[in-house]
Amino acid sequence: MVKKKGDLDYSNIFEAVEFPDAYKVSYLANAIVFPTYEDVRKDFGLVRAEYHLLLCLAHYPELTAQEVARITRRPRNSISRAVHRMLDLGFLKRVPDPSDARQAKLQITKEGKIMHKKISAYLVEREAEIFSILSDSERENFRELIRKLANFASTLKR
Amino acid sequence: MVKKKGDLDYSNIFEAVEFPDAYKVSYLANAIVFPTYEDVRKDFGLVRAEYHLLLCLAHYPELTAQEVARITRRPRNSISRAVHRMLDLGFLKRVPDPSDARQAKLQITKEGKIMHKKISAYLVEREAEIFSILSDSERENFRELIRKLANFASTLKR
DNA sequence: ACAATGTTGTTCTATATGGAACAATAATTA
DNA sequence: TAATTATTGTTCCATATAGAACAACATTGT
Repeated sequence: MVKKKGDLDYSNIFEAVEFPDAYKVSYLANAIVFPTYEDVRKDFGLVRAEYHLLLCLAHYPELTAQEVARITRRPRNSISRAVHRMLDLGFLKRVPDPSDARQAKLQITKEGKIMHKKISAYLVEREAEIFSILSDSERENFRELIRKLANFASTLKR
Repeated sequence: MVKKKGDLDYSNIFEAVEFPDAYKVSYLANAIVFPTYEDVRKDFGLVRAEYHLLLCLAHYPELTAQEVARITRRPRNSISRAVHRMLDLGFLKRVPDPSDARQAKLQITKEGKIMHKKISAYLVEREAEIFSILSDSERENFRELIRKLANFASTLKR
């Protein structure tokens, strides 16, 4: 039996690696989340930080740039750049904070909401595709576990 | 009761977002995996693709650059760059494939193995820290579910 | 009140990264 | 065999990204 190309089982490493769970979380993110950012960039013209702004401000009535940075764990300067672009694009508006002249409150505009809806629909579909291999009970199970992990991760220092 | 800074519950978005499971996988990866790449870069001087080469070749006796690209889902050119650096650093060796002059088989060196051990130990510790919030049975549970998801993801076209 | 320290948002700069095009080789098809 | 197509590894180039330093303002402590 001759070894042909393609015979290599690329998923062997999933079990061989020294930190199999963390590796698979990483792999899943690399396989799914990152390409999604790419798609959002190609299809909607928004880079990661820009999309993150949209996402955050679609769910909070107003946030400072700093708060968005904390929520998404992106560096402040990435968010700062993204804010300017989103203002130019008309997806966000910014109002100075009278109680603190350093910061400004950001809000999503109507156009921003429309864009957010479009991107969300796309990502909801993507999510459904990914989790389609799990049964309903497995999915419920996974939901609970990933919730615990994400909540724990959110408490870790940055 | 006055609203103070820090009152904002940043984890609200975990449930508010339209694709809560995918978002949390993404968040977990951003909170844990990405900083890990950063640490590996700072502490060991290897960028992501370089570390991925080490990881793959610590678990397969020999691989082509293309195979590493497929296993890790990184672009070929990133791997190509990384290969040269790893050869220079003495962590890899490369032998031409007599049966196909286009490609070359990569192998890890003794020095590479030592470096891999150091990085692995670090990541094993990191993994333990992250998953410490789960009970043994929860962890076993999660392991099974993430395995299914990762295996499924590995079958998706790139 | 004043100094020291912290915070916010910004610009500058360096670098990691991915897409596209390319040459060399292999595989496939006529 | 000849011609077309695919694959591998590479270089070039454009861009996303993060760190560092900075100015403006706020907070804290003496």
